[in-house]
Amino acid sequence: MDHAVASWVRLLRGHAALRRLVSTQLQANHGLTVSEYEALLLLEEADGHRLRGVDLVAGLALTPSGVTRLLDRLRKLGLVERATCEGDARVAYAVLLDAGHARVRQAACGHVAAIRAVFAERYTDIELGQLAELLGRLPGASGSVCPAESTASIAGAAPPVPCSD
Amino acid sequence: MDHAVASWVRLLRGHAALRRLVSTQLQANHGLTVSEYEALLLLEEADGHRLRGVDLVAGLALTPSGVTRLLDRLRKLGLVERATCEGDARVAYAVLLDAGHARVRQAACGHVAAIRAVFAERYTDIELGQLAELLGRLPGASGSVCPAESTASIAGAAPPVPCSD
DNA sequence: AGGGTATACTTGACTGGTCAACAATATAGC
DNA sequence: GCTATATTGTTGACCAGTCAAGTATACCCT
Repeated sequence: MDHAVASWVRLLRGHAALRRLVSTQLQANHGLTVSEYEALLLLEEADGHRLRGVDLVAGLALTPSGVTRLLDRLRKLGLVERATCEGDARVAYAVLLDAGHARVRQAACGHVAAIRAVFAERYTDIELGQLAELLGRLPGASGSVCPAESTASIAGAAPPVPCSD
Repeated sequence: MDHAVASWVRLLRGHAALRRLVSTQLQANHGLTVSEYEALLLLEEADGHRLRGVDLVAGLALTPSGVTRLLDRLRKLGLVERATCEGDARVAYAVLLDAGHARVRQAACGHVAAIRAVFAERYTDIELGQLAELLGRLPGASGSVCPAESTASIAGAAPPVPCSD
């Protein structure tokens, strides 16, 4: 029995099912994708309701171009605007507008309720604590992502077997 | 702190990071996406090395059209072929070809090694058992192909090739 | 047998995201 | 100061997957 592989498979399946569920609810009720919602949430929690693109790259699990496109959409929706950083001309702040603030507040309520419902019917409080703790140890699951280190570990793991490649 | 929401967020992040790692390794070494690999694996384990599209829809976490497109790709790669079902003219079997058999055997090796590496450096065996069990309760996480215990068969599948890891 | 519904799969239009290449700015070392 | 390198972000080409709609077959009911 291989619990690592089992965990991986279930993580894949569980993620897909859960995300589809939440995504449908979020899209239907508030016209937001999961990533858009999470971006707004990060912005709301951020100091001055603004973040650099690079912070969103770390906070969401996206690539820089993904974030650029995400912000394009949010800007087109009128939920966010750009601002320059006087200290560093490279950065383009994303600033939460009032409309974005309102939208995320609306969405958060149903979103959190939906998630709680899914989890509450499957786990006890104690199990939820365990689950959160365990998932928090996954790469990138807590704090900022460190792709360099992780890829290195994978790259090192790939060829330990004479797999003809 | 809300453990349900925390779990959800970490599931999102962890899934994204992990999938990217595994996907990179699989793509670089064997030219397969995660879904393609998993489809081949399901086919290899299936009776007669063939499955209906609908079984793949259940076994992978995809929509029917996603599976159609996935099989298009695998067919173009020469790893799989179509077959009709004499009992039911609606179904289009996907049949694993020898090339597909070979490919998935090669890939399984490095794939499993990569996953074990990621998990082994973060969890004890006991924790892995817990994690697998908890994740198994997520919606769709235990979704299976024909037999009820097929997740276990994927998870516990001995690497199809003697894999020295 | 015939009509209605459910199942299995495909197709076209689209979307959210990736990657590679790039431009611009910042930082460090000589 | 001045070049080399790193950081921040954008763009074009592309890709895997979704959704809505459609085709074809199977099943059920009277």
